[in-house]
Amino acid sequence: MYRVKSESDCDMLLPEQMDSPVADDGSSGGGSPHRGSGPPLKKGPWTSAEDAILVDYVKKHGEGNWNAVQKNTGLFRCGKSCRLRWANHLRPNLKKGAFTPEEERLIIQLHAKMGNKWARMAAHLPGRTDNEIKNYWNTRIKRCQRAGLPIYPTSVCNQSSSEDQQVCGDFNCGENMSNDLLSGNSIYLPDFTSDNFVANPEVLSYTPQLSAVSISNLLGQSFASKNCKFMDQVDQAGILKQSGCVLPALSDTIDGVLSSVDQFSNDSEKLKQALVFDYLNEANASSKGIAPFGVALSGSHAFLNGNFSASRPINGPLKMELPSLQDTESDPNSWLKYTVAPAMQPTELVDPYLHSPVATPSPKSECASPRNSGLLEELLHEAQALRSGKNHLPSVRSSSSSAGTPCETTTVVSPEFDLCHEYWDEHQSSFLNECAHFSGYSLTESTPISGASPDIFQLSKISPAQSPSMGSGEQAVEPKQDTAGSSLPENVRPDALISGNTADPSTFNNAIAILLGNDTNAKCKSVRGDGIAFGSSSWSNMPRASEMSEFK
DNA sequence: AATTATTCCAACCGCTTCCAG
DNA sequence: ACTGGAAGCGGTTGGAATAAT
Repeated sequence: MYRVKSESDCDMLLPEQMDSPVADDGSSGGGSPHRGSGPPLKKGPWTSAEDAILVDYVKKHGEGNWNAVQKNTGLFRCGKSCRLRWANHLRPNLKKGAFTPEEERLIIQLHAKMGNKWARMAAHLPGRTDNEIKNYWNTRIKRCQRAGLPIYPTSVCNQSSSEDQQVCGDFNCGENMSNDLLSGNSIYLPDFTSDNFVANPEVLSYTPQLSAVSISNLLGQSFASKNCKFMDQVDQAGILKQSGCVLPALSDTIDGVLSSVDQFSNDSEKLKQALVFDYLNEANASSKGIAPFGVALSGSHAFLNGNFSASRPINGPLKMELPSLQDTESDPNSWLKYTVAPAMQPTELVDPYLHSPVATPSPKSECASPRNSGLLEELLHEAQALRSGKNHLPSVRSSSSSAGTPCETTTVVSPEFDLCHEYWDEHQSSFLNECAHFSGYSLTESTPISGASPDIFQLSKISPAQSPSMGSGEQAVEPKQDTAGSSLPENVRPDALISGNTADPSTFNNAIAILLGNDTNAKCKSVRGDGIAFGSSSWSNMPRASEMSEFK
């Protein structure tokens, strides 16, 4: 069951202890490795007999000097193991069972403060062990990651956000405008993973006193876990984007915009301000009313560029710099696969619904060597290859003007949209209200009205319900055609269509069709096959890119 | 009912830190 | 200042339980 290390740092049994009744219950461990002539220390699950011995010993001698336990009790356990057993299971006042909502909140808050300092966190949670907390957190991360949801609840992030804002207070921080700062002014997804989400306003009003929360710290640390490998982070980012778009959090729209916009240091400042501040203002102003849909930060930069706490080296661009255009240009093989329209205006940089700039890591990454889970990457590359080969489906290009890069396009398909759908099913009515509320936010105003530059941001507002045929974020086709091949009527803004009637699916479909320049719905359907969404269950059924009609 | 996937969590492992000599 | 042992910490593993198919 459990591994038996050949060379343990635990002490080995003393020969005279070999006959101990607790030496081996045959249930586990106790493998063959020997060091010298001594038998191996027992490993694996503790028996009640062992527990009793250990408890008895500690009662008599107190904690500490764990190596002496073995010597004095005949327990075939190394000191480490004894300490761990005592600390995690035997010591008094241990609280068993699931974490209470209060504890969960505290953990989140503490993690925001401390990162993966489990022991320190445990000190704040009486009766809880670091191991418990760690396991809980890892599970949470895993869950959130899978669902493409944020690790930190809105409230926690908002706290830090406001603090960061105080620090910078201006997006015009030039080169010093750290990702943190940007993120700090960014938006946060609500904690959809929390059972309290929506249902429990208390959670939303929960505002931990995070004195030194840096967004990058928050996200970086959380995502630095091995449970969130780098590429997973990238996926996460993309998924987050999509989720944020599909879910009421509109939010990531802005986030995606921000992260992209940030690349345009010169042209985008105004836009950023317009986008962010307007949005934030609105979000903040309405946060009470729409708290669940509060601004969201997917951690674009923070999370990509944050202070990762993981000690282990992470392959790939862990310390991802801003995916600047320069980088992209200089490296046509940039990992930047997220669709960026040609001759792009800042505002049309990215369709946060379809493409996440957030997941634009180091330019050193290579598109040609997918490091993702494989399936998605393979699909994408195949699609890219096909597309570049046929050159018919235009529009999607890397931010660099260099055509034909192998990383031109990216279709981010979330395997987690079933969850989103579920959420949507539950909350669509409220979202629709909010959608209507948001439909005219500053983006619309700041977005150039041009047939060549449709306000793709607005796409993000399209919910599955609003655009049933679109699925929820599975949209893999490029959002629009390039200028030359644009079928968009001049001065027609799909977002106008969308925002004008957020609750009308047909309107959204029309808008999407306009954006895509063709019958998206049909494509979606053909691609989708039997399902509405490319949910996790549907993902495996997805046709290969070569089988997709749009790539033929 | 069988199989597969997912989640949970106890325990291990290696590294770091602390501290006494 | 250096060294070595003990303790602590965070990351990781893998089996059991549970859920989903």
